[in-house]
Parts: sequence; structure tokens; C-alpha cells
Amino acid sequence: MSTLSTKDRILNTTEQLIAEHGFSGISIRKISQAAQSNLAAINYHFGNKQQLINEVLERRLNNLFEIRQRMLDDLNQGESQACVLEQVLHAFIAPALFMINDKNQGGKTFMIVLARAYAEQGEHLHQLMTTKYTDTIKAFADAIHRSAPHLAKETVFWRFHFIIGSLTYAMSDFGASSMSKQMSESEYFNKSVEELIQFALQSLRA
Amino acid sequence: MSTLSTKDRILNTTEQLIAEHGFSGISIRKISQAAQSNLAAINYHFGNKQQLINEVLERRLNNLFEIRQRMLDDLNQGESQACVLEQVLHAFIAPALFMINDKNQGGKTFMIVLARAYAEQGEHLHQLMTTKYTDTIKAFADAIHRSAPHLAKETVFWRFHFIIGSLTYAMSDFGASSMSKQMSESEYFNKSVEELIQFALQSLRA
DNA sequence: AAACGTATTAAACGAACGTTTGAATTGCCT
DNA sequence: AGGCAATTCAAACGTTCGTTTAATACGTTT
Repeated sequence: MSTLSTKDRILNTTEQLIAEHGFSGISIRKISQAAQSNLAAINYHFGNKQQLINEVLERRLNNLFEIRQRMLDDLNQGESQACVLEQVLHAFIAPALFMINDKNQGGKTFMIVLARAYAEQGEHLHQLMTTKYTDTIKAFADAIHRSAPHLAKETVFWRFHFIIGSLTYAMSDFGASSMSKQMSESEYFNKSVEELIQFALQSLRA
Repeated sequence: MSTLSTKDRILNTTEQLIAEHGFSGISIRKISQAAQSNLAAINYHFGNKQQLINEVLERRLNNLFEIRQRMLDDLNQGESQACVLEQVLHAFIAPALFMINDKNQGGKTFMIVLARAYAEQGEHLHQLMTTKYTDTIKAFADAIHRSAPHLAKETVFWRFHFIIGSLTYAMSDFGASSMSKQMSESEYFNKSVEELIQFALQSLRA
């Protein structure tokens, strides 16, 4: 922990505090205190509070969409065009949910942050989706359309949209208290991935 | 506007400001100014800020779940047990989305508020769902299970959950900028309802 | 060792926040 | 009209907020 730079300590601490208390529940005073840094260090390293939040979000979103794109590319490499729908959905959904198990990276924390961001930082996220990550999203929509040729392109768009909603909602639930008591945490995550993929798959069938 | 009581003016104004700026973007100072009331009137009528927010949420949630329950009751009255799945989903989804068209009631505003609340007031909402509205939610889950007997009860639970996520996400999108330019607002809402119901229906098919 | 850019620190700024208080005002009842 | 409760109001309370400033410490280069 203390081996990290002040800047990284602030980023990690901010992520964790947002997950715990939401975007509205944080202040640079609480952050600097929890990160054991000085109050002014935040403005020194990030300019202002909003830019700090932006860096927290984009740091891991870049990683997430890179993984998604890479998994999709692997599928497009050597495939039989049809019946890979399940794999396409897996490539989109699994990286998000499995990030959660990535303990040493704080991925779980970020997923909760991301779910919160959909509501509290919607404008910023929407902007990212239509600029920085638009290529990957389009690539997935195309792949789904190719794998489900029985559906109109417009229908694919709508349902992909709804699936993203389900995924977002499922992620945000991991931060809530609705966890089953009969499963371990990772069992629950694995179960969620499977159920969500089957749900999405079914919703796109003929 | 001025025909309304101070209390109602505060409630409506709060709802509108939350929709515009989120829960974190409001203050009782801004509210009282926009509602053309006195600062202390809010604490007089509602006790404190959080209780005001609670009343904003519960006022319309009560209405929404009443409508849902009534529509489900109507279905359970005279039906042929099977194949009403579409109508059950419609009874759950449509009231939420059609509230949006209820201009004179500010229903659209509240839907945006509700979508925001899922992330920012999750604790409060989760508590309401597991207490005040738990009967209606259970009734819908049962109705879905009866209408889709080919699915395991556990599977129905998961997919109903995901459908709620899609609905929530769709609602929050109405507050964002992603609206098509080739449709009128109400056309877009109607289209959303139809697409969402078909999506949910397909996700629960054999 | 001196100089220099980078990083950290304590202190202060003005602004906005939620809440409380006590007096003024209103509307209703006898 | 008088009395009384409900409501509205201006003012102030103490706290917390994001940001800025100017001084200090650090680490590398010359």
C-alpha cells in the first residue's frame, strides 16, 4: 500500500470510497484523509475533483473494453460464422462480471462504482460510449447481428440495449444486500454470469 | 401552480430538480427558491431533507404498485391460466413506462427520478421492495411462474430480476440524450414498451 | 554543494450546506 | 372581534465543501 505513489493511492482510495458511499458521499477531504495524503495533493495531481473522478472511471473502463474487444477479436479469427452467439455474449458480459473476482486489482470495487456511475455520471459515461468505446460497441452489435440473422438489425439493437441494462443492474446488485446466503461470493458471481448469459441468449433466439 | 399548497409545491419542485440534477445536485435552498417558498418551510413540513426525499419517492411508488397490482388482479380474475405471460409482463412493465406519458401528473419526471434512485437511494428502495411492495412483487413472480411452467422457479426469479434491470435501464435512458430523432416522444415511449415486452417475453420462452 | 523542477504541506479563502430559532403573519373557530 | 393554532418568514448557527496560496521538503542534475 505505502509502496504506491501518492497519485495511485488517491485513485484507489477514491474508487473504494465511491463504492462505499456513492459519488455524492465523497469529498476530497475524506479522500485525502483515507489515502493518507494531503488535501492539496488532489488538486495538484488531478486539477480538480471532477477530473479525479474521470480518471477513476476511465482507468478501468479502458481495461474492460480492451478485454472485451480482444475476446471478440479472438472469436472473429477462427469461427464458423453461425451459432457463436453465446460466445459473443460471453465476451461482452463475462469480462465485466469476472472483473469482480480480480481481488488484487480491486475490480469488484470498480464494478460497483461503474453501476453507480450509470445513474450519477450518466452524461460522462454516455459521452465515453459514443466516442472512445463506440467502435467496440458497434463491433459487438454487428457480431450479434451476424450470429442472429433471423432478427432485424433494429431488434438486435434494442435487445442488446436491454441486455446491457440487465448487466448493469446485476452489477449494481452485487453492491447491495441481496446476496444469497447459501452461496459463497464467487459461486454467486459465477452463477450470475451463467444465468445472465442464458437470459441474454434466450432473448435473442428465433 | 400557485393554487397548490406550499407542501405540494415543494414536493413537485423537488421531484423536478432531482430529475434535472440528481440527488446529489439538490439542496433545500435551491428547492425552496424554485418552489417560491421559504427555506425553513421544508423543515417545517417534512422534518428534514431525507424525509422530503422519501415522500417524493413513496408518493408515486405507491401509485405505481397500486396500478400494477390492480392490473394483475384483473388478469387473475378471468383467465385461462396459460399463455397470459405476455399480459403479466405488460401489467408490470407498461404502468412504469406509461406513467411517463402522464404529463399533467409529472409522471415522466418521476420515472427519471426513480431510475436515479436505483443507484443513489438503493438502500431505501431495497427496503421498500422487501417490505411495502413485497407482496406485489411476489404476486408477479408467481404469476410469471404459472404462465411459464416450463421454467424452474429459480430461473424465473433470475430472469424476472434481469427484466427489472432492463426496465430500469430503459427508464433512465429516457432522461438521457439517446432519443431517436425520427420519432416523437410518445412514439418512442410506445416503441420502448413494445420492444421491452417482446424482449422479456422471448427471454422467458421455452 | 548548489541549483532546480517536482512533490508535499499547513493554513486560509469564500461559498454553500442543513438545521434551528423566535417573531410575524395568516386563516379559522367561538 | 378575539383567540388560537397553523403557517410563513428573516436571520443566524456551526459545519463542510472545493480550491488557492505560499512556504517547505525532496530528489535529480549540473
